[in-house]
Amino acid sequence: MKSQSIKKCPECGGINLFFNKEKGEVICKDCGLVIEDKMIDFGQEWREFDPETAQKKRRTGAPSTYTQFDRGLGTAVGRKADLYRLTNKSKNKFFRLRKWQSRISTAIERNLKLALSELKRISSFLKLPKSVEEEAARIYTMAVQRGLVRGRSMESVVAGAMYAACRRHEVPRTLDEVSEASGIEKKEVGRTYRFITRELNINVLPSNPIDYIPRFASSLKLSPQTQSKAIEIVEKAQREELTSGRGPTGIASASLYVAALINGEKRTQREVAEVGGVTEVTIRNRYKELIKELDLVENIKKLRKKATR
DNA sequence: AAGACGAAAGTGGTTGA
DNA sequence: TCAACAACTTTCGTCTT
Repeated sequence: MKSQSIKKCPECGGINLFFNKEKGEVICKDCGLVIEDKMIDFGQEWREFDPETAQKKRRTGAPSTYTQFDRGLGTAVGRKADLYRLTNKSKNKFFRLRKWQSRISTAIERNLKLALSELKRISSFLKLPKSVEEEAARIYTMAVQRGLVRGRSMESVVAGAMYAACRRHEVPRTLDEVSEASGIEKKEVGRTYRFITRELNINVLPSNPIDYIPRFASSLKLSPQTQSKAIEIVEKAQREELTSGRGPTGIASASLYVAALINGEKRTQREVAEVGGVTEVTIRNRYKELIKELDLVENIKKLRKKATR
């Protein structure tokens, strides 16, 4: 379960901070800013209470990470300087090992290096937290090991992994956004995403409209009150089973539209549709269902009249 | 003039035979 | 593998503010 602190995001003033204990990050769900990302890099990963545990836990080196192609734990078969101690037999063995090492390197590792730099580019373009980037790297590495890249471009698999990682970490970016960041067509991203999640048996929860709300709300410059109103509406809609089978972005957008209306912070359907990555028509359809089922009709009408006066 | 609304036809993906 | 289907989009005309 996520725990939220009382602090505000220095970048956008958003209140939706997400604290990831494992990675020691504080992420703003509104703008994606990673506020405290350095805890691992500069600090220890453990706490020392007494000299005994300190002895056990202390080690050297950077934390193991998937965003380095070899998880930051690379080995290389030794250099020639060591050779003079070896017999002829072991010399042969040594050379064989060297040969294989370099073959493996060129095939898989070079690909990984390339892919990971691409992944980093996309991740920073989308302002994603480090933990999501790591996840994407992990997924991509698995995909490579299973030979799932064959017949697909490396870039599209990276994009698919990225999208999957976002979903799993509940910091969803839409297919459109991933598509824009990666330069891969939306269809293609979706296709590889489905493919790799199926092949790797990655269970991805159906994305929750609520996860989109803070981000949409902040790009529409809506107040926190409106934001929580929108969340309230989504929850209500979910209870009425209005949400199943519908695109989560449509629901999120429509709820925001209604919430903004109620709180007198009206945005046009156009604007909301824009940030939600859906069309006005979809907003209208969802919006119609929402006010019908959630007996908000009266409220809305009253508010309309008030607003015009 | 811009926004809201709704009808109709088209698109891409899922499902079930 | 194909057809039916639901959700969503595009486009366009009409009404409202």
